[in-house]
Amino acid sequence: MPSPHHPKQNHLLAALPVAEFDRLSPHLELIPMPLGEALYESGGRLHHVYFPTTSIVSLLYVMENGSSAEIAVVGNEGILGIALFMGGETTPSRAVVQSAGFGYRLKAQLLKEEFNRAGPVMHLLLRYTQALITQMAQTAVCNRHHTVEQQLCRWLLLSLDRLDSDELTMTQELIANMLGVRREGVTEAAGKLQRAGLIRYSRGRITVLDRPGLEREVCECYKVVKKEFDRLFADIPGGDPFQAFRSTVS
Amino acid sequence: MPSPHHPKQNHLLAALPVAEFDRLSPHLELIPMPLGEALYESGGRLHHVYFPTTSIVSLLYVMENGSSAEIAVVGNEGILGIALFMGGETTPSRAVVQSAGFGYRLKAQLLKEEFNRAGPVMHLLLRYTQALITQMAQTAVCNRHHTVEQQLCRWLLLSLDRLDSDELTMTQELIANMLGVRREGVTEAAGKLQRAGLIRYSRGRITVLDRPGLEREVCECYKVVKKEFDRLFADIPGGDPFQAFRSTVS
DNA sequence: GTTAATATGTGCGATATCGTACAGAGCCGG
DNA sequence: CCGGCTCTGTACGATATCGCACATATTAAC
Repeated sequence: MPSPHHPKQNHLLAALPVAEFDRLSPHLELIPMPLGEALYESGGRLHHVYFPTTSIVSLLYVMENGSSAEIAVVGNEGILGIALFMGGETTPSRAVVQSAGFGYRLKAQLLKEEFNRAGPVMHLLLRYTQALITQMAQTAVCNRHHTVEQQLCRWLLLSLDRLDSDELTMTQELIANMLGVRREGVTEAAGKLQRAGLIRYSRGRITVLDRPGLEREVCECYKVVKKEFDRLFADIPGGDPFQAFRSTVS
Repeated sequence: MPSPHHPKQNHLLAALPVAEFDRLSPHLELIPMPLGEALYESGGRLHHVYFPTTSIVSLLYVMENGSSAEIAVVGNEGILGIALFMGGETTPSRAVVQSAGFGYRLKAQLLKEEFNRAGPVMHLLLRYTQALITQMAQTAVCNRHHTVEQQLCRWLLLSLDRLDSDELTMTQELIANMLGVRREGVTEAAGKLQRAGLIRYSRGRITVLDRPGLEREVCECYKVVKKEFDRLFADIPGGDPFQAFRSTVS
C-alpha cells in the first residue's frame, strides 16, 4: 500500500513532464505544515520553495501598525517562493499556513538550476506566476469595491478549491486577519451565510452545505480568478491540474 | 542635434547590455500615446509590448458594473505586456494611457524571441515583473486600510516618479476612476492637500509644491513599493535606472 | 461676449465598517 | 462538576465613504 502522501498531489508537480519530475523528485522533502507557521517572513531570504499538497498558505502583507491583508492564497495548485526565480531572492510578503496539512519542499538552489534550463519547468512556473498575478490584482479590486460578505464568499471558495474537502478549520478571528477586517465583521457575514443555509460552523470548523448557493452569492472576483487559472492551465502537458477546480462553475 | 526622443529614456531599455540593445533597437517604433488610449483591452491579444518614455499607463481592472480600480502604474521604468512572456498571451486587465506622451513599441514576436534566449533580457524582465507584483500587492493593502487622502498621495508620488516633472495633467474625475473612488472624494482630499500647501491644481493641472511634505503625508505603501524597485534594480548592469527615483526619500 | 462644456466645490442623508465593550456558548483540564 | 479559556454573538456611537443634487468656477466655442 502506497504512502498517503505523494508529490503529484500538488498540481504543478503533477503537470511536469516525466524527465523533469524524475530529476526533481529525489530531492522533494515531505514536511508537515502546521497552522500558523510562517514559511517566509517579510524580507527574509528564501532557502526553499514549497509545494503544498494538503495545506493552504496565505500570502500576507503586514503593515507597520500590525494590521494585515491577504494578497493571495496558495494551495495544491501552486508553489510558494516565486521571488526566487523571478530574481528577487526575497519578497516583502509573509507566507503563513492557513490550513494545516502537508507539502513538499525543495532546496532553493535546485529549483533555480532547474528554472535556468529554460525548459518546461520554467514555462510552467511562469505561467503559474501569471495566474497568481491575476489573483492578486483581483484581490485589490475586491478590497476596493465589495462587501465583507462577498469577500468572505470569495475567500471560502478559493480556499475550498485548494483542498479536496467541503470543510475548513479556521476561526473567524483568523479569517478576519486574512481579509483585513474586524472579527465582528466576519461573525456578521458568516451568520448571514449560515442563516441562509449556505454554510454551518462552530468554533473554528466551517462546513459548506450549499456550494452552488455560495457561488451565486460571490462577487465576480472569484470567477475571474478561477477562469484565468483554468485558461492558463487547460493545455498543460501531462493533464489538467485544475480539473476539479473547473467542475463546479461554468 | 539629436531627436528629443530616445529609447533609453525608458529605464528598462537603458539597462540592457549593448548587444541586446543593438539587437532590439532597430525594431523599436516610436509612437505617441494620447490620453485615454487603451493599449490593451481586457482579454485581448497582445500584438506589441510598450516601453513608455514620457507617458504613464495605468493597469485597470474593470468590473461588470463598470466601476474600476487601478492595479499598477507603469511609466518610463517599465514595460507593458508582461503576460506575453509570462505565457498568458492575454491578460484580464486593461492598459490605459493616464498621462499623454510617447513610448516605443516592439512586435510581440520579437520580444518573445529575445526572451527565449534566456539571457539578460529575460532576467531583467522577470525582475521588473517581480517589482510590479509588489506594486500590485501593496495596492491591495492600500485599498483595504488607507484613506482616500493617503491613497491620493501615494498615487501622486508614484506618478511623479515616472515622469521627469513636478506637474501632472489629470482631472480629479480621472484620478477617481483610477483609485476606484468617487470624484467628490478626490475633490475633498485634493482640497486638503492644497490648503496644506503641498499641491496646487486647477482644471486638470496638478503641480506639486512641496514634495517632502507629500512624502510625510503618504502611507507606507508608497515607500514599500519604491524600496522594492530600488532593491531589485540597484545592481543592474549598465546603470541604475532608478537613480532619480531614489533621490528624494531614504 | 454670450453660450456651452467641463471641472471643481459643497451639502446631506444613507450605509458600511470601525472600535470598543461585554455577554453567552462550547470545550478542556483538574 | 467547575473554573478557565477560546470562540462567537450583540450592541452602540463614531467615522469614512457613498450616492445624489446642485452651485460655482474656469475654459473653450461660436
